[in-house]
Amino acid sequence: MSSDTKMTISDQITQALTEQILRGTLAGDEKLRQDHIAKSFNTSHVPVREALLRLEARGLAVSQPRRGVRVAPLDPADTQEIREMRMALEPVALRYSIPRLSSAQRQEAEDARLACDSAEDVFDWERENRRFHMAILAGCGMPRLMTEIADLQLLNARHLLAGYAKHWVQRVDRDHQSIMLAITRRDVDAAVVVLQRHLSRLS
Amino acid sequence: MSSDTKMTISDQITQALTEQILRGTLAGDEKLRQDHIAKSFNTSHVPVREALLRLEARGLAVSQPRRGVRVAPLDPADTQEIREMRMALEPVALRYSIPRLSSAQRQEAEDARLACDSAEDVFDWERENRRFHMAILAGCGMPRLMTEIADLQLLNARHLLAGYAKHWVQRVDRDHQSIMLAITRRDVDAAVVVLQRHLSRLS
DNA sequence: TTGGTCCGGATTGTATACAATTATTTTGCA
DNA sequence: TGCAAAATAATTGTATACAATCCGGACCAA
Repeated sequence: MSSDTKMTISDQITQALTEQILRGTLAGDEKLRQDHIAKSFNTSHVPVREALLRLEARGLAVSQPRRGVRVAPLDPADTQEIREMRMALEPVALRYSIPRLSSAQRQEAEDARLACDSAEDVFDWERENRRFHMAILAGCGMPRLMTEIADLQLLNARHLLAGYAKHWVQRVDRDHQSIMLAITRRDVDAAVVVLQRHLSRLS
Repeated sequence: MSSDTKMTISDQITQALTEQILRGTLAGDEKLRQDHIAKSFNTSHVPVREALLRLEARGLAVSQPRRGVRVAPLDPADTQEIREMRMALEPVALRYSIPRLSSAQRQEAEDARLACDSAEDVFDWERENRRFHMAILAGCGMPRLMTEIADLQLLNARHLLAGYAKHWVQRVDRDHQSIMLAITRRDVDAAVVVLQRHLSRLS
């Protein structure tokens, strides 16, 4: 899987910390001390520093020089900013993606959609939801755009899980249905309209 | 200025390497070997690693685990991607920014515009051009959006300098004029239209 | 020549040691 | 007690040492 060979220690730490921040195990503004984390992973603090740098680059942590790194604060004002950026970028990716989606990629999106609708808990749901939203864009052929969108979706997921985790219920997402329908019809404009509306109603 | 105290060594290295990549001193695909760079800065390779991580996060370098880091290739296809992202994001920032710009911020934008028009060489011009484009967005109050746009402008600058450096000539930028005029009138729609057109014609 | 394998140097990634800075506690004194 | 300043501890940032991996050429066989 992912915690495997060919992956550097600092990558593993990055993944683990990302997961913990998403789930709220590490709370907003919490201090991330290098050798504490290092001890918990049985490593030195050097790879931890690199993991923290990557978290910072993705917006999950903030650092002040020589004064340490903390988990990024969970500011509700950020929610709007993230939504605005997703609403600006994802339609662009979708327009490029739809005409270029392979049937395998469409199938991947449909799989993700079904997995999302039948998720058992909010964490499964969140992961599959992200998988769906990335899958429909996968044809766009713009790697930088894709990684930026992935970062934004991570940030958004954190806010979602922090707010909605308690009263989440399994349900079928009508917007996802409509988007898939528009994609199979190659109806780019319709897909973009639904996606816009979908994103505008995010938490 | 910037090469000063309170700045960590790896920050200085990041800045220096960024500058070199922008100017083409470090060419696309060039290998960035840690201890070579370390020796040239009289440091160890540890802060160099961190600088390289940051370059990677900004899209100026690419790394393969255990196989080193290289300057990001200067692929003309990237130009379109960067332009699409700027055209998606900067109008959003501009809409939020214009109603909130302080007079000091408007003045900063006007200063940058004049400095841009009277630049003596392409490097001055590029720096002031970036300063102008950031200044008109400075009121938006969305820090993550601003840093992302700044990154995109850096990437764009690299392509610009690689292509246009030779036959650059000093000139007054009419689009910049129009944008400033629209800003002083608080005419958001007009400013956005001009900015869109301006960005669509980039390199 | 072509292809493969083994070896040595170069390079990346991690551990440990140390220096520099910041945070915290203790101490001195009114 | 209250408060400032020094002393101590904790933490970050950098240097050096070492381990793991990769790259390139020598050598050999077909």
